Amino acid sequence: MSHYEHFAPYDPHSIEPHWQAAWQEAGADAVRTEGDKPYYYALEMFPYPSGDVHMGHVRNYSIGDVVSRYKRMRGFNVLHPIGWDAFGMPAENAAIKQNSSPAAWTYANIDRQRQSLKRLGFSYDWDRTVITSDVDYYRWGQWIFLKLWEQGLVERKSSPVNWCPSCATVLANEQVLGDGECWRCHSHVQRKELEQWFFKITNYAQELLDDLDKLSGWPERVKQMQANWIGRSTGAEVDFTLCDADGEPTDELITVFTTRPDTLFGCTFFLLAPEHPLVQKLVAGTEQEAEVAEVVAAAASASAVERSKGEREKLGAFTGRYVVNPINDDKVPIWIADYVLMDYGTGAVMAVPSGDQRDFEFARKYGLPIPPVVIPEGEFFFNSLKNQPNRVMFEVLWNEAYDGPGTMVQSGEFTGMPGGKDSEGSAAVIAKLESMGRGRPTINFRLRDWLISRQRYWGNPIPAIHCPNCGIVPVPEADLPVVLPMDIDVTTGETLADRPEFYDVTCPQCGASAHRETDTMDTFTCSSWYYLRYTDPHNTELPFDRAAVDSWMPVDQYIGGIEHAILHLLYSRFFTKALRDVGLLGFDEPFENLLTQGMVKLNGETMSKSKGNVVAPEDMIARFGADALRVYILFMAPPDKDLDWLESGLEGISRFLNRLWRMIFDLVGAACENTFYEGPRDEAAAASASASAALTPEATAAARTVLRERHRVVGKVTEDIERFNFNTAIAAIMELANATGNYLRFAAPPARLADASQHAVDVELAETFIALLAPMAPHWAEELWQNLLGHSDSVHQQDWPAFDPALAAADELELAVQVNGKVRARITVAADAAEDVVQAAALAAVAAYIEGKEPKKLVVVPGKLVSVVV
RNA sequence: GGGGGCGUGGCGGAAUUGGCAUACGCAGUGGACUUAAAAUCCAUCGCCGCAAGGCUUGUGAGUUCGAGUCUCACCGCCCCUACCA
Repeated sequence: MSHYEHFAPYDPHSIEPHWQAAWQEAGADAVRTEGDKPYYYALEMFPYPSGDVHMGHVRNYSIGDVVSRYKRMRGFNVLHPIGWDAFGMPAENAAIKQNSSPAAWTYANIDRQRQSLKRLGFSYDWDRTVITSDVDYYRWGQWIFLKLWEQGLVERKSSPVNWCPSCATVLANEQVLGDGECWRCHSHVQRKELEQWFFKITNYAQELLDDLDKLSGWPERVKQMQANWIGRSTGAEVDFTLCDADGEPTDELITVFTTRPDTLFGCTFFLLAPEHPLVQKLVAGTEQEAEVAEVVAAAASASAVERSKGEREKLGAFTGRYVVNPINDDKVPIWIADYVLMDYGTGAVMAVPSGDQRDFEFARKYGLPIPPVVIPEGEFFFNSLKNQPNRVMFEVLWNEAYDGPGTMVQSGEFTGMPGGKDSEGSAAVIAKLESMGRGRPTINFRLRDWLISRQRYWGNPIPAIHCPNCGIVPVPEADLPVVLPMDIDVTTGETLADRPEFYDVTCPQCGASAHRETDTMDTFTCSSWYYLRYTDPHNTELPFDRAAVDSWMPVDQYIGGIEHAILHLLYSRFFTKALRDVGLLGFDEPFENLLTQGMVKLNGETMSKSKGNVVAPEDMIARFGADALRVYILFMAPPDKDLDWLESGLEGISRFLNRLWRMIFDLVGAACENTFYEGPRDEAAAASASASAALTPEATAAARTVLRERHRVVGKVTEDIERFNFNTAIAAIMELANATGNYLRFAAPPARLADASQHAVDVELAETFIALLAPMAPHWAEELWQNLLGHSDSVHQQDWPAFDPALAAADELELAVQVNGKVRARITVAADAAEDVVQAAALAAVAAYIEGKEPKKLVVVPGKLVSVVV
């Protein structure tokens, strides 16, 4: 039964809290696993509790909520969980600032964010909440660490790493921005040689690259970014022989990586990175020592900071020593150069100035020879070299290196072969080197192992023990969890390394007194598997049950920001593959479909506290209600595009919900203050009007139109939601509202409501609006569904409205008639009119433009237009 | 330097496979209702033009009966990435 005796205005502030409480009471959003409904896993990237919920969250979670509610109405059992990525630096910084503790700050923020998310009416199964700083969660992170260790995927090694002086911790490569800045605090990152913990993600480099092809539901852009980051290059390792101080070959080899073995004959010098360990040995006590040291020092100080500043002049120095080129026994000088990177390839490079722009510039600067070895087709000037196996020309006449495909010249037995990347010539040179035992084909990746240790307190402790006898030993599984002490006082700079009661332990293998690892794990390790825990969040025996995880995973739709294109998404793909190999799960990729939503900006700028241009969701809810906010943020732009906040747009949506609310009251006859028709304004008058009054012809026509529109719009909205075009889905609902407004103006209530068959259509229209908007404006829809229409069950458990394309089809169509490409007339024909009828009608309509000329061509596009050419 | 994307009214944006460009909304303008305002409703709303008509999807060409959409060149903007050998 309807709760509404009379019209009541739309009041989001009373209905939203009401339904939120009612849904919670009824457990409406708990995941259901019963029945034979197919499973659907809708997931949004979980928030970091760094403050209040912001508009970016509202957008992310509104999209996810529409997807989940829609899929539920389409007959799926939907898993739609939420949690918090709770460990990390900002909590420590905030605690220091507020003289509090990271835990207190974090959990207070989580409470506030949880309230905000509830006020927005998102349909999360709150019982499955995962908070990464809860020991029930992070203990399984430690357990997984041990499993990866057993699998040979954990390594402690010394290497040059990124050190952020401001955060006082090391960072993974992925967490250093392009300009050498820390991803969190934007300080300049320093390079340091340190012993650290790594996950061997490089073991999966090839699979991570190959499987991108399986991800047809991912944006091309994200896949491209990952492919670039993994950075696979095919080429060869080539062994050069080091000469002693007198220039005589020794037994020592220096290996380089090259993608262009075909240019090996053009190698006229050899380069080492300034940090290369050999450099000091080569120059110690020589006359070159001072100059080399100068370049090394310059490179070290410039490294991270200056690298970003455009084209930097290359800097180098001769070491005084030589190597022998294995392909032609040339003796070439060893230089150091600041553009050679220690952590790519081998830190040593064969320089081919005619084929590499950097080498070219270096050679020009230091007067080194630049013999051409691969020349482009049609270069007349070099034709004389085409059959020249020996070197006759030392200087190219280009102003830059040529690195494209071409013909090999001055290259001994290979002269005349096609050269270039992965060319026949390259293969031939590699084969020759291989037969001499001086080279081999190789694949090189840019991807580095993932540095996961952090010298910070607020993180998941690494479960390892340093024993003076046994070396590094894992904490036994039975001793887990290694509990993070909650009473560390970060305001005094205290860390785990200051707590003997934390690190003084006995070795689990030999019983000697030993030292527990005090580093914690990168927070990205926590976010690399939280989506797996959601499938079985209360498991106390395992991180998740294999059957549970396999039944829900992979995630059907993942939604989050593009900023995680590499970091989080690559790490999660790695975790999935590694855990598959541990035997914990049975799939290769975690996220089947990915939607990267755009940012919410204000006047073209990102909203941020420091800029003071933040529009707070809570304020908008207070003024317009959560439903209006949700619909607005879906309406203003397609989800993957950036969106510029405009308050007048939100007012517009608020008006639309109001207008549709009133219209639905009109449709079901509950309105007393109707604004859509000029009929009697009270029920007594309506009742006294003739019950047998018939609908006018205009009203009948309008009724037919609106019913047709109803079927068209349901089809359109369904298709648009499937494609995440929420903005056009809402526009289509608005079109139906406009058509309904028209209809209501013609069809005044006494006649309309007295007509039982028409009244049924009116109710169907009302139900259609409510169902179509239910995923986006859930409270608005529920109030109308239950309290106006009098249903006793939830709108969110209804089936998605059906539509019949046949009923959407008009019986008459208007076609445009073009003459020579210009629209000159419009004709109305029956929808099923034969083509010759249409042609005749079209020619008659544009007779004036043809003026007796014979039409050369006549194209009829069914349902669209007729094109006449004269 | 490399990779990806984009360019449509005053604004956000639409146009599914090459088929009536500017849907839907915002802002604006005029009107009704009101003592008045708000709210609501009606009308109008790409540009030039009194009009007839002409022009219009960054610019220029091309393919086509037909191009916002496809091809080529150019201009402009955004994002990612970067001495990766």
